[in-house]
Amino acid sequence: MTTMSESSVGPRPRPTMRQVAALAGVGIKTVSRVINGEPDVSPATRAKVKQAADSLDYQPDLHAGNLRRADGRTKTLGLLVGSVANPFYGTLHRAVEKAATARGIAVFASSLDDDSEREEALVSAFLQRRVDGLILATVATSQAYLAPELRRRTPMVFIDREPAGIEADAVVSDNAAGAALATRHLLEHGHRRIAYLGDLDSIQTARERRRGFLEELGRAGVATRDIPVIVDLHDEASANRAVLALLDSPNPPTALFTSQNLVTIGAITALRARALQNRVAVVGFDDISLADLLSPGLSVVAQNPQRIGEVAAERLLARLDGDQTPAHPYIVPTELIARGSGEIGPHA
Amino acid sequence: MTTMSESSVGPRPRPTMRQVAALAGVGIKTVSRVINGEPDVSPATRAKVKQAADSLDYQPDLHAGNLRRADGRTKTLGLLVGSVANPFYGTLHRAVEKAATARGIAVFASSLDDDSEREEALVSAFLQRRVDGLILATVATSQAYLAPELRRRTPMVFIDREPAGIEADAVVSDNAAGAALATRHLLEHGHRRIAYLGDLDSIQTARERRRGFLEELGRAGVATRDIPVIVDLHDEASANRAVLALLDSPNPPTALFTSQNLVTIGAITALRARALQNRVAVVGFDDISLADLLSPGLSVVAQNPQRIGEVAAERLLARLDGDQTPAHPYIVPTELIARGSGEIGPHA
DNA sequence: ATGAAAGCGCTAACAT
DNA sequence: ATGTTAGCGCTTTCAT
Repeated sequence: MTTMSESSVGPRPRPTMRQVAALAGVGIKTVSRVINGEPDVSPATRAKVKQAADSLDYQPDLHAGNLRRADGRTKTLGLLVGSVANPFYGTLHRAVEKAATARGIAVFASSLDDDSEREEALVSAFLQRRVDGLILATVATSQAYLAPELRRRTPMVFIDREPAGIEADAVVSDNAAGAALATRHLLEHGHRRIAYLGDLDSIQTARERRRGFLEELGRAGVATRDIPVIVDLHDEASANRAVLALLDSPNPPTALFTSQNLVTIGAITALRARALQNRVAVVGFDDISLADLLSPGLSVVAQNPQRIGEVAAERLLARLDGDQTPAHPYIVPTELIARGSGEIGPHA
Repeated sequence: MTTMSESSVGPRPRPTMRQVAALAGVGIKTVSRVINGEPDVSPATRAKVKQAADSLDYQPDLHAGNLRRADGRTKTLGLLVGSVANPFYGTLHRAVEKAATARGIAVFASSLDDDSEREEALVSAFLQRRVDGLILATVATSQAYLAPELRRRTPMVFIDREPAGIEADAVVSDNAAGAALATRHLLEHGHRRIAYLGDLDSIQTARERRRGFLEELGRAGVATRDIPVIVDLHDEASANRAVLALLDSPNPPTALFTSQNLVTIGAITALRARALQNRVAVVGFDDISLADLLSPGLSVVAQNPQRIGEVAAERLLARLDGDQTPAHPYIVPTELIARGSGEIGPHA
């Protein structure tokens, strides 16, 4: 079946250390020493082995080595995020990758897409590949299923949302403080009738943001009695409808605080549909690219996904290096960026 | 050293198949059969083994199994992109991940950041982890270093840019046709003096886009003699400067074709600085989120990163399934999206 | 400075 | 239907 030309140029099987040893005329352990940069090999032998390895295009099998290696490290890390297509997580991923690559660690990334059913399956897929640690933006109501793994001292850092049913490091934005920041900003510009437009109330961070909003109003002595608080908006369309209804109501708000990107965009399109984008103030939670090119520019409370990734990676690597300090949450501050939409005064 | 409480609640080592077998009171091969869903195990034995595995929180070691497994598949794939923080690659990554996950394949993702020095190192890191295949947006001038790996029949699909010095599948946007599309659009709206603003001429796709632009002008019989063609713009600032210079020149263009996102944004800010955003037409290459919320809306030739990812994954999986057809490039079409900026007529 | 032998956790091949 | 043995590619241990 195999033609002659195929057999001569055909696929050579991947060489093993044993074959490199045979070609170099040394024992297999000597090859191992050279590949791993261990001492006690004469320069001449080292050169001979290196040349043999190169000529065979030898690539050591990291996993085979790990089977017997003392530390058992795969130099691999699992990252579980909402979606790798979401720019927030993309930036975070990049930061994690940077820290990992610097230590020769490769990163598996998987998307959860709000599907809590997939969470356990994806974690299990990582674990079967013996990742050295996990960085997780979880979505399931409880992470108790990870308790056995935690007892095995597998480092785990939760991002974006704190874990439930388990004690582990977490790196999160200060959602309540960020929402309060946005609210105070609008209050300072004279607004009293500020509408809150929030994501699904089942999401912990969404609840935190709402809490921050309401508490700040409370601190300012604003009665939250007739403040419109609308939640469970999860996409642009529903946000758009909700804002249109508000604007068309008898006593419309003079300012909006939108607690999430898609909601913010839906709100902006609604304002434009009523030609009110320069009359009603908006502050959004979470930054959006090109926000400064809009008219008016979009004021936001920006999260810092890069910093979240950096801190999460730093924590994970520290745990890998033996850090035994008690697990606790790390809070990454948010920042108000004024670009115009949040600085519009109240119009009766 | 170890206290009593530590030794009782302390970290138990990860259980092996042998320990599951011992606990279940069966041979190790029977556990292997149950874990891998092989037949010829009685329901009673199967249940016994499953319970033992569960009670120990057993996770099979995929890599240990692969060492001996016939197909040697790690169910792992390497994805090398410009940057995982770039939304274009994020979308592409998501599409690849979707196809991979459906087959139980996990995805390693790494960023190149235009650093051709890292390319070989990152590929090597993937190879040492024995990925089943590679999807690569390469940046090095030649991919000849991959020839030995190709001979080993490691499936490889190049994306975004075609490989040099090697024959392998590639999935790319039709850069020249897309640029021609943009150019024709501007011509049809009456423009003759259209400026071209391009990325680094060292980038193959940038050259392709310029070629498409010039060829379309040629087809339309427009003398390219005094058409401003500016290249080697790689960021917003340089693009901004270049466009300002054009606008301030004696005979400014009535339309701009910007060949890349950052260049497009730099051009827009330049137009706004001269209050010309409603007088000078712009078509950008590559879509930008929120482009429709700008004033005027930004017209673009959109690439289809999701489709590129889908096709690349489909090709890779087909190769893994034994597809031996000759390697060739797959072209993913671009699409013109009119949003306003590209439909502005020429103003003397 | 070098290598032989054992074994990591698993699957393949072959018993029974 | 189940178990036993060998061996995957490597590191460890221990000789030399």
